[in-house]
Amino acid sequence: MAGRGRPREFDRNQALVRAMEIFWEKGFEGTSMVDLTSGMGIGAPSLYAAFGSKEELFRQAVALYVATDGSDIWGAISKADTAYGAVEGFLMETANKFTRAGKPSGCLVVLSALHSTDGNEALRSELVAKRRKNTADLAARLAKGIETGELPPGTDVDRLARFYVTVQQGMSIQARDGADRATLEEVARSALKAWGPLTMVSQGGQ
Amino acid sequence: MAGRGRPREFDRNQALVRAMEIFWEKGFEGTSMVDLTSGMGIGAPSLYAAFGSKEELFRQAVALYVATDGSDIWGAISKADTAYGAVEGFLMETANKFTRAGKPSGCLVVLSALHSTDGNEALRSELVAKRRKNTADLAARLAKGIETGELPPGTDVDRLARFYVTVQQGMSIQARDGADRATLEEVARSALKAWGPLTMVSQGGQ
DNA sequence: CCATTTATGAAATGATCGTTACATAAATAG
DNA sequence: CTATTTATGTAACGATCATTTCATAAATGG
Repeated sequence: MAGRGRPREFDRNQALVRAMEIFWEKGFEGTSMVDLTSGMGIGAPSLYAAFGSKEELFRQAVALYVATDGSDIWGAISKADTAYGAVEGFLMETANKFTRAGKPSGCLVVLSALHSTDGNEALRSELVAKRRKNTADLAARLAKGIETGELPPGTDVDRLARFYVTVQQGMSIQARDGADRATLEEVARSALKAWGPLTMVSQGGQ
Repeated sequence: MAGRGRPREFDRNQALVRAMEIFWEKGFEGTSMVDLTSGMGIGAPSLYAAFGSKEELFRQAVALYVATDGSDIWGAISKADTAYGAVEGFLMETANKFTRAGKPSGCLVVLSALHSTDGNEALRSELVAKRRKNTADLAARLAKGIETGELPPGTDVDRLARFYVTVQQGMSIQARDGADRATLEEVARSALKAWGPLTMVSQGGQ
């Protein structure tokens, strides 16, 4: 190892962390190359040599986000030993991660590329796929709750997962609008109050 | 009336509707002047003469949205004769308006300017204020439910309003990701299942 | 008919966009 | 040492950005 030519003068991972934070704060389209190079402390040729392009850099920033904050948030559903606990942990970790001081608020994956612009279809569909995958993973965890007897057979786990994912996506916007951790936890607890009514088979009403 | 100079050759309202749809689809920053002028069928000088600037045009587009779709959605809370019916009507109208064929999905006010970029603070804070105002209006309607005896005294109407607004904001993202009307209605009904538990004073738990 | 006012289309403005050429610097291989 | 390889900083690239200039067109007022 230890390549042949002149060694890189910056820390690649550290620069990627900075790029992630900038994209997270300003969005893909709202971030300019000047934002990136000045924020990462490197020149444009170094950025292109190390990351390929602005779009490739964004992909790697998303991958880093998914592997860190995203992993903490969505990993909570596999840590809990009940389906309810999975949703609770997922939403509570969301409230935490969406509101840390010194970090952009909300979720990079949810807030990025919500609009269809000219050359965005690729990135946009990749992010849509990630969000769908997360929903499917939650539904799969809930389905295990049927197997264990925690949830009654016939529970619509897709509906359940979609509802809680929708709440979590709304929490991204609430965080962007200034909601603090306690407020988001309150939203999470409110959503969890629907758990009982939602996990009885066809029992309706207000 | 009927001004002095050469008459305008396009319909101002009709052009504004087109501008609204373009901004709604592509966002403020994702929309270029070429997008606007070609979509509206007018030249740039005509746009500037009629609307002032891209930013001013966006403001007028938002105002139009608020006065039309926004009015249908948020007006539902004043049409219902119960607090529950207000929330129900608001969410069901949301599911309808967010998913109409031929129209951009989700909400123009919610999806626009979620990121802080260079010259966006003004627009962004205006939209944040609109979202806050909507939440406050819903809370005020819920507070009337306490007066009428529908809701127990001490009901935290701010918490209740914030929860349902969060769900509705999540529905914007779900709509952008392709959810259809029936799916969003299902999300709405799921959220409404929390109504009972949320409107009892301090009665906790799963 | 002429002066004034407003609107339009074409073209240009300077600024900024993402990206790259190029000369130079700093490392290793022989 | 020289040759090769990779990284860096400066400065440019063409494209596109929002906005404006300008000449011309189409209306009204006198």
